Amino acid sequence: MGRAETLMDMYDAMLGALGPSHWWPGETPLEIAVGAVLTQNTNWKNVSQAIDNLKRAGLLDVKGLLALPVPELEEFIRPAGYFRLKAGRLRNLLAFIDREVDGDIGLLGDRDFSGLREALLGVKGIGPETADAILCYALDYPVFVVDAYTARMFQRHGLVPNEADYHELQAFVMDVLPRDVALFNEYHALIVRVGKDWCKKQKGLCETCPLQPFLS
DNA sequence: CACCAGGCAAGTA
DNA sequence: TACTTGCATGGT
Repeated sequence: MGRAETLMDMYDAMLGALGPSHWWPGETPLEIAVGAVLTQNTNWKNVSQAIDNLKRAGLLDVKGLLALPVPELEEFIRPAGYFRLKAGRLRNLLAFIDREVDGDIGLLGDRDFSGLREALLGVKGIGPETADAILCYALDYPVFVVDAYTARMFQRHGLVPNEADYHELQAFVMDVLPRDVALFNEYHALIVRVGKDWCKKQKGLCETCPLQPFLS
């Protein structure tokens, strides 16, 4: 059985067990991009509170957020943790959006993929996962987002070497599956959902995991 | 109590 | 280049 078939069988198993994910949680490209920064190494539940704070204050707006004094921004996003760090990272991203497309993040979707990805990676605080999450979930580029769960899952199933880096994990999927934004969107979402419920860092409840049949 | 959560950058040797 | 550490809150 080839890699593409295996990956699609795993996808079907997860989708069949859990149903569609409807990711990313977030109503606008900007909300998704902000969430992508805030969720770095952080539980989504905490991020959700931070985003609610910004929403209720009517601040989910590039220029509005940039005009906000940093200490106030920090208070709004405090529940998401690393709030000083993330206030800076958010401002770096917002300044980028303001500079490139005058604050209209949707316009980034017209850009050449590779150039835009490189530009995002040039923003301090935006690494490969955050860049790809923004590209896939906010801007609809067909890119597969890799995260800690992805590495853990593929490693535990013996599909990739334990030392595989971000790009290798991403290529493992993208080299063999059709470049379909809906597919990559759902695939990453399913991996996170399965990871959260069955594949914690230390404990794994493999007996009831939808991917249990795929364990060698 | 320990450990984890949808990372990333800076520091050290 | 290859590790290590700081960043911070909230939940299990």
